Amino acid sequence: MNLTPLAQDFVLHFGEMGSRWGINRTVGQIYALLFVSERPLNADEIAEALAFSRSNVSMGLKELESWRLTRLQHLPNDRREYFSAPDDVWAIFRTLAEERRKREVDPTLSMLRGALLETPANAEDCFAQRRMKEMHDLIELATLWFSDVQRLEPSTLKQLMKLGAKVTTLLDMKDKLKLVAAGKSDRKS
Amino acid sequence: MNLTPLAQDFVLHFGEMGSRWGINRTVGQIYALLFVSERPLNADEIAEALAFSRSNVSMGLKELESWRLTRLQHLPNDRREYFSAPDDVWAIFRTLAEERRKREVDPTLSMLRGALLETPANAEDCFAQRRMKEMHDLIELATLWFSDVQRLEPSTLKQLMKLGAKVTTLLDMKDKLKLVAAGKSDRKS
DNA sequence: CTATACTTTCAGTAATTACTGAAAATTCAG
DNA sequence: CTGAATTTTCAGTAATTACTGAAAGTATAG
Repeated sequence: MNLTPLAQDFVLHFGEMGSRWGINRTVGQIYALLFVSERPLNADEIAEALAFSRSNVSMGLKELESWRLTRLQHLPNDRREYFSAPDDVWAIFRTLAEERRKREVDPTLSMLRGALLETPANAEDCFAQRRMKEMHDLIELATLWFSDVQRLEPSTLKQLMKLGAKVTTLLDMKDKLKLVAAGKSDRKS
Repeated sequence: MNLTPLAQDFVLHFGEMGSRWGINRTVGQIYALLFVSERPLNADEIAEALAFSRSNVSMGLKELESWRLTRLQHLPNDRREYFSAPDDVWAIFRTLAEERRKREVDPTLSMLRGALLETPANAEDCFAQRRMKEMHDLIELATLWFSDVQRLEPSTLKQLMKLGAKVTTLLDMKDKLKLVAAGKSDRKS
């Protein structure tokens, strides 16, 4: 298989981006290729398209599998394994975020919690713990929010995001309604 | 300076995390140290605490400066430069996100836009462009949303995040109000 | 079974990235 | 200016990570 310049650019760019995000270049390129490819590809096709060794592709695919970012399927009368990226970009994004949480955020939170339980040895530790608490609370809030929000339908989510900062007007509205309700019950009592 | 076990753990952990996010271990450790340190530190103190060479610390600090993550100050009667991490964890997070956008997201968006303007060479390209469009739209929406939301007061933001998926009830409320309003104008016309 | 098609593993090597010490550059007090 | 204090640069080296080819492993058609 020969990549068109269009696909070439895309694949190379994601190789670069991958390495900036702690994902190796090869893995980034393989995923980019699967992403823009209409039909599933087997390992040999990937190796040829990207000019990697077969074994490198094998390792890359294993890595992608561990991130739950690929689908594996078989074609009739073909013993080779075929790989593809999920269709839904939102789902891809969600999976990526979930995996990163599991691998990086959760361990960080538990490290922080451990540190906060320690008895501070001196004034410096005391300050350090205060800082760690701030970080812990921020990460925890963000994580809870994310796990909450990612359960929404993509369509609802899109709607919300398009709203952007205007959500605050909704918040204000809520507060006003509450006031009105409070006013009513005031009059009642 | 000698790190307490508490600070030690924190610093080492963030060194590790840094390298998983494409930030080098040294830089991660330096920032972690600044983050939990009550007073600003000079480069020699950092080098001693982390057992790095002075030049390594210099490079690390330069890197952090390029991310706009440090504050630089001078103490009276001391020619050395003292570094610290900003107090507000929300601000730190925001700066990090902004820088990453500038460095990685914006270039990706412009690559995608370029690719979408190309005339597809064949059916494969045509499909690839459709996929790129999906990715482009997702990234663009997320970026716009983020730049919109990050301008909110941290307190408002916190309030919103605590709401989590319950924002949808607000959305529903909005829709109902709209319906009522529509009903009213119906009656008018 | 056995032969073949295919995949994975892994030790060795290549490429990249991180780190250091020495030297150059900068800054500033006197 | 001068020289001491401090920071930066950079060529060389160390450490890490990526990649390969050969060999071993696995699955299946016949």
